[in-house]
Amino acid sequence: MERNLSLNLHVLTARLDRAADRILRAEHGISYSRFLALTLVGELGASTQRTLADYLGVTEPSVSRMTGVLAADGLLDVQPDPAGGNRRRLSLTDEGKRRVASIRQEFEDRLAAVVAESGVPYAEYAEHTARLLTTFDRLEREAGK
Amino acid sequence: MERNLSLNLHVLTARLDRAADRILRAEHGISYSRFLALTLVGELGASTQRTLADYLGVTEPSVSRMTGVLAADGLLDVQPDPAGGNRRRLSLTDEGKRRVASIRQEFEDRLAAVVAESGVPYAEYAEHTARLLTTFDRLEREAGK
DNA sequence: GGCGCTAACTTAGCAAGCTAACTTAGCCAG
DNA sequence: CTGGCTAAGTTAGCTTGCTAAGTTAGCGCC
Repeated sequence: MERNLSLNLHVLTARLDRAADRILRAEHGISYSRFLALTLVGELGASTQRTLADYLGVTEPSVSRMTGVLAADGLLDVQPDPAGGNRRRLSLTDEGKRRVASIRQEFEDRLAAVVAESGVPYAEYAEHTARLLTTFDRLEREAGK
Repeated sequence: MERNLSLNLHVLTARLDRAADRILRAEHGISYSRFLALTLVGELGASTQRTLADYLGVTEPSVSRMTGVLAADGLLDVQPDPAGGNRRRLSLTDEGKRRVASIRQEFEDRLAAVVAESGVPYAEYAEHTARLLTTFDRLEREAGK
């Protein structure tokens, strides 16, 4: 097996995630996973654990544990949904908002710098990646998952 | 935050890995991680744990544990390197070879089908991904990490 | 020939993903 | 109005990443 696409994607992403995690822990005292969760709640409006799991691409138990930790750390507010159902309403605490705001732009700039350095056209690569994700989601849904 | 590149890469890869893992477990009784390790030993000639860790993009302790499990399962042969040093010589057992051979082509075909379905040009995307990986590796090495 | 150096590997413990199975809440059909 | 269904969330236990720290083997220099 030469180093094919699936392996390269796997390794590239693993390294990006690990680097992101190292930087965030060292400079901001938070893991990459938790940062992503807070960001999605704050800026994409992930308002229930189910929705957040979909946005992150992980399962409900994973989110369940993480929201517990984030709530205990005082970054996330988790409340029963007043509209009823068994849902939780997620929102950032003031401390959570402060954290996310202080990190986001600087962090994204660092990734863009790597892409620029590589000579890969950012917009095109981003669009291809987005398209693969959309297609893969659709195929999985059609397959009944 | 819109769904930017780093998040899309993270989620796309997580889903590909999970799908690969599900398929391999259900149809072949092996995890994706272990399949990758066996494949790299068998076909790229990863002959020590250090080399295998580099190919996989993970750390030595992770490989150390995995080679132990694979050896216990009778798929991998782990021996002290007769050439001396503290190295281990890795090689597939007959059972390990049989396993890898029966899986590889069918599995790669499935991924190629997803890419084709999405309309993303495979060769170009693969090349961009490879280039990003190379650049990122270089930047990390230069940074002293 | 022993001291320190480096490289490869192991051990221990933590983080965060997963699946399986369970609980809780609302909804609807008889 | 109850018994079953579905959706959301939780709990338990496994896998496989990680870092930090320790071990083992050869190598070089005095």
